[in-house]
Amino acid sequence: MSTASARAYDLIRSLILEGRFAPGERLKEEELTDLCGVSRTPVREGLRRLAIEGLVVVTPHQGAQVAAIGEGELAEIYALRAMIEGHAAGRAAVLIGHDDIAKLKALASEMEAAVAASNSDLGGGAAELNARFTPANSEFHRIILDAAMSPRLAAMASLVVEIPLILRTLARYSDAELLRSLQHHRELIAAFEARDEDWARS
Amino acid sequence: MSTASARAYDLIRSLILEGRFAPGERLKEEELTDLCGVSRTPVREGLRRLAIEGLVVVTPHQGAQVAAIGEGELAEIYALRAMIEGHAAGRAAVLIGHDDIAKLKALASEMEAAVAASNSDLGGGAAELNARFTPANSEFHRIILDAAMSPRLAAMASLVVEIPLILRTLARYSDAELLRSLQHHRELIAAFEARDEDWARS
DNA sequence: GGCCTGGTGATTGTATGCGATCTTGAGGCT
DNA sequence: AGCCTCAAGATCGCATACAATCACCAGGCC
Repeated sequence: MSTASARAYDLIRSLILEGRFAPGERLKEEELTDLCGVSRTPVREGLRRLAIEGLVVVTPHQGAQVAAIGEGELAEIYALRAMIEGHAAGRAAVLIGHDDIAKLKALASEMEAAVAASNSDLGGGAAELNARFTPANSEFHRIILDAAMSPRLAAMASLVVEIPLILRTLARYSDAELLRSLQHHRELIAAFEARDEDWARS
Repeated sequence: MSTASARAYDLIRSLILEGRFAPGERLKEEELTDLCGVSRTPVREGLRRLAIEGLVVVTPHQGAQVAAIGEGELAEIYALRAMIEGHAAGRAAVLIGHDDIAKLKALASEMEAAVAASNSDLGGGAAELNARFTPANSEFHRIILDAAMSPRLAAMASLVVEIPLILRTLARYSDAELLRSLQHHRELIAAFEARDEDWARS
């Protein structure tokens, strides 16, 4: 069994990402104690970790609250994310293996299929799109990050990929952006096969 | 008085950066308890925080040890640092105030004076150089990072600026690199005054 | 009436005790 | 001799108890 700290961390984190806590809502340690089934000590550890990752903010003697972020910050975070993923792609281009490239191809196809299905079947397409597209997209990025073989880069990535998920704005992609995203994926794979670092970075 | 956690964190951190613990050395909680004069709980919190920042690594049921990093990792970290500081400079170019620019100028002059003094007075120049140059250099970068007004960027920066300090290789700058560094500082200030984001990013 | 002050309840921060897990060394077996 | 097994010691993880701090509110004073 893994440690109680890890479980508390995972649970609180997923609760936040699921939107079970409103941004800015105060998180009382005792309350989380009940939810997690562990004592306050591991809850506190998980909370501190989440604080460093930016999902919550803790103020001394005042406890933790879910991070609330504004428009400007969000734009800033997306810029950071682009920077990091570009760097990761550059490193991955020279390090990634053929098997991972194959996985990326499969995921790209999966995402394209998800978009196609969503477009043809207009009824309730958005939910289905998220259900199929989002996991594949996450896996796609995760493979690239792993291939970059840089734990610190991965740590930095986790600082910025999860924050936008607090705001429930993920479903707000326009069709045009979505198609461009798919195209980017394919281009990235091509860059990987060519082992072209600079190309991938874009 | 600030919290005991913060004091434990600060103390352990500075002890590591001073080189009082060898890389890879195991840090026993009880031992740190004596050093810090606080209980194990705040020591543990500080240790976990340092772990996330990458200064120590903790393995479950095995405690913490000072991070030991290899050649390849170091190169990777410098690449990340360049990426982050470039981004910070770009943001700072549009946000920095005149007073901060003035401070940067003063610091640049200070660093140039330190290098000049070190070159003219060859006896024991290296130690003196570090004593004068390094603080000014750190302050220089800190001002830029603050001016970027991006707490997450600052968090990411702390992930990579402190690690190289564990290895005591800071004094290994060649004269040529040093001069180029000074030139970079001046150029950066010029870019700030011109509010040229792309220029600063380089 | 508005503002300041003191008290009270709630919540966080810290210390300590206990159980769980890992490391280390000796001893026996192959 | 080399390897495995296992027990003792040490250390970490977690739970709980206590202390410190803060927010809120009632009451009095200006």
